[in-house]
Amino acid sequence: MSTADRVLGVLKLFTMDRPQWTIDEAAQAMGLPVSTMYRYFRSLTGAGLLVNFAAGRYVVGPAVIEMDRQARAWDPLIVAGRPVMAGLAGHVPPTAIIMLCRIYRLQVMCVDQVADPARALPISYERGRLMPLYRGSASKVILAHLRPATLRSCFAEDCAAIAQAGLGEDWETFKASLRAIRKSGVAITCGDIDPGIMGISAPVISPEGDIVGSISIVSTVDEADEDRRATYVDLIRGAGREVTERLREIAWPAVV
Amino acid sequence: MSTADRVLGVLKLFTMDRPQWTIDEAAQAMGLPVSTMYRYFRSLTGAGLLVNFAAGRYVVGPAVIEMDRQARAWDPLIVAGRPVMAGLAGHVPPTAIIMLCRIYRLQVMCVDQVADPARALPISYERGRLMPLYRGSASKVILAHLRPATLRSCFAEDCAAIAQAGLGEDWETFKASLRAIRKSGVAITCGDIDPGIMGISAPVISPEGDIVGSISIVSTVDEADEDRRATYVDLIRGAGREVTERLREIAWPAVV
DNA sequence: TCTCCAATTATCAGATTATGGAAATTTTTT
DNA sequence: AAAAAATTTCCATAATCTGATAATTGGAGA
Repeated sequence: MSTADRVLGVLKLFTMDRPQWTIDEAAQAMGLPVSTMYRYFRSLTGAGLLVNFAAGRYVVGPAVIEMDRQARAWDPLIVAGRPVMAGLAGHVPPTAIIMLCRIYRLQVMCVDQVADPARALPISYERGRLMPLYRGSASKVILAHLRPATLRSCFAEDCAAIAQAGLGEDWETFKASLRAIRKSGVAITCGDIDPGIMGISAPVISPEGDIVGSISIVSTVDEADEDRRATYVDLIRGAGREVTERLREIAWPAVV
Repeated sequence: MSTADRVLGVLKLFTMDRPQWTIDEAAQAMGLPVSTMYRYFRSLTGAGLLVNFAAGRYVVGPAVIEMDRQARAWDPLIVAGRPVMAGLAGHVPPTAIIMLCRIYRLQVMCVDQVADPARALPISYERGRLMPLYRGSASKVILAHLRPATLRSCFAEDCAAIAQAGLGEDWETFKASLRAIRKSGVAITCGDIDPGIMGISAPVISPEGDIVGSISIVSTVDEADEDRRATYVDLIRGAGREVTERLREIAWPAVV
């Protein structure tokens, strides 16, 4: 592990559970002397990734917000998804939420949402939150499109979590449930993340043919009767295809 | 300049004007050999700050979105501002925007906004964008509360920009315009950033007594007649005081 | 205003490890 | 299949990172 990795590793200390650190605490947590940690913090603060907001307490800094603007403006998946999400929003009730997720280190992250802040459902799956691959429709549809080799190692690692998620007790039933998702083109879950909340998700595929993310409609179970559910399925299937198509055009722009 | 600073300096290459880089381009831009740059990119990619989205092209990565969630959830200014902004939103027309800004390296960054996405004015001052200290009411009210020593060096550096912003051709008139802002407790500008758009801003002061940011109401010039303008001024003055007060309570929480 | 205490920075010798040119390997293109 | 490009590996050298300690700074309290 290089110096650069250690410095960047300091950033990983800052989690939702523990969002602020002193230099002494960080030094202790990483098993490094405080003098070294002071140096690391000086570099990170100089880059704006951390700020000393009060009395030696540090939190993530403005550079993060600045870079996030770039992600919103230029991340290929977010850019490809934006117009599709806006289009979807016109076809669902104002309580529903349109969500765009991406795979990241065998987890799934929400990278964009479209919702009426005044009327939309309060859900816990907010932008930037990571979910396991086995929880929620946005995750499950991604899982279903992973490469077989990846799936095998996932099953070997997390068969307990997979079983608990209702994806099958053994390899064969696991494969079968994923095949069913692939075949239908969507994943549907109810209450996987928030109680009474339902998700319907379609895959987004990269130009190379790899799964990169998913697009979802989130609504209450009550609100979505048979008919409406069928409409949502059609809508989201089309949306997934459209984002996949747009991604193909965006992925290799004639930049610079 | 240390290794850590150089690695973090790579992130500064990624701007809105030039959001994607290849490793060769970055090596050339920083005057480093490609083998070194490959190492740097590996560290940054490993930390999730960059991603290789296609064919050697890198953009800012998911770790940025994850850390941004932390900023939204835990940054003291944003946390202090949130309820006040939500309260304000109920007292202004749906086209208006409530904005929270902070000072960052003698520039001003928008760190939060409350607006009805369907009806609000389209403005260019979005979250994460940096503004000069001399442009827009959010900036000017911050400028007015900087320490005298800082102001002197600002004037020495940027007297041309200051004059162009209508803040005074010489040091005395500059001081006088800032004193006027301090005295009234708000800064008001029209068309400083977007044409036909008006901003009214009040300062947010840290518990130590330093200016840390500002809170603003953004509306069209046409919409804000004399009466409404006076109402906005009162509202935003109160909001600034309230955020300042909340910041005092948040700044030293009994964490851990 | 002065003193004291904690927080932060500077120092410095030693050694880890970062560097960078080039070669080897892998991947992509023709 | 060959050629080109991209990426990784290699390795000797020297740069610079490390970490214990000392010096300094900045406040809080007397």
